[in-house]
Amino acid sequence: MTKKKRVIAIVGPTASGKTALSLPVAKKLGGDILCMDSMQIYKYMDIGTAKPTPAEQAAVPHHLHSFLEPEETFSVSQYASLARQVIDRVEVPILVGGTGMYLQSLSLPMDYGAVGGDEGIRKKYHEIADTQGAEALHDLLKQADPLSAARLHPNDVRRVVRALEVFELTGSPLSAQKMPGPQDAPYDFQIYALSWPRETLYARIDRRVDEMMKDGLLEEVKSLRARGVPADAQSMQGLGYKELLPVLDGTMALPDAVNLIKLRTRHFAKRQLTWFNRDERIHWRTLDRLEPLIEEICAGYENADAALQPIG
RNA sequence: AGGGGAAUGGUGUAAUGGUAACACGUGGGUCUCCAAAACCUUUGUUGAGGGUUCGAGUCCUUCUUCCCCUG
Repeated sequence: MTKKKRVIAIVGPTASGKTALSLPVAKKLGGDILCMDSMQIYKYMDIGTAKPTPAEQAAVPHHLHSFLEPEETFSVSQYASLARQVIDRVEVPILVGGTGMYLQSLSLPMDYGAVGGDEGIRKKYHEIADTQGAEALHDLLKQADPLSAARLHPNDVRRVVRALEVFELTGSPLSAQKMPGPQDAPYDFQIYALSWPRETLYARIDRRVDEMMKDGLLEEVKSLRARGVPADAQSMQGLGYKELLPVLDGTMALPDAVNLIKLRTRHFAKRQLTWFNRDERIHWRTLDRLEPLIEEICAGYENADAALQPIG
């Protein structure tokens, strides 16, 4: 019986200051920072994803940033297996990012990889939805997996397709898979989220988008397109990227695109908050007093040297 | 100054004199392999006064504000 490994996670909505908090914590503990962000994993996407700067990444060991080509697709299960490898190999893992589902894939042992994806099957069902309507697709699911059908709204085509895909691939319904709880987590999680009044957060978002534009986000998007990254690539769905492509094409005015980025980023932040709000393990903190917060997060590790020794 | 036009939720629009609607936004929520994705849901409106009418966003009238044209 070995004690579960301790893992620190610093989460929160976009532009809440996760990076700024994670660096001093990692330095103090001699820890390693793991990217938990579905867009920072891509190469050449630095400005729009608000990646830690090269200097920041040099100051503390960073993992899982910028390892994917922008043309590549990626999935939650791939993330979970890569991240686990790093967590297991590193002394003090510190997960930093705002992708709630990535956190879930690590903190609940959801076996996402158990049933793989099949592009052909997905395409087939999407076509049914397109030609016969979402209701017709949902009716198919009612036959195959009534429990999942009851849980999913007919318009939620994406999840209806996945449920049908799982059924077709395995012959048993998605709803038959057992849902693990937090107690099944493979690690001992210590999760902190950064909290701001809504108005302040939105103002921070607006300011950050303006800064990204000043820092050359449009150039970044331009060079990605010049590399031949297609507009429908997963990476190009990132905020700030999909909105600027029409500007390069001349079909949208730049100020309109910038406003759209701000709007969608606010929507995104709201969804992130909904996700994290229901996770009862999370400790919500403000960034008002940075030092005490760093102390709190590091408490229990004693110091970097102690962290190198087996705990407990 | 004269002439013309327009005023409807936070914004943009709709409504043969007959229950004021739609989109976006705002707020809340969902999440079993695309998650910076996808999806669900809530909220709130006829510029002010008078008149006609069984009944007015709609017709008449006064005022206010805005836009266009002429000077």
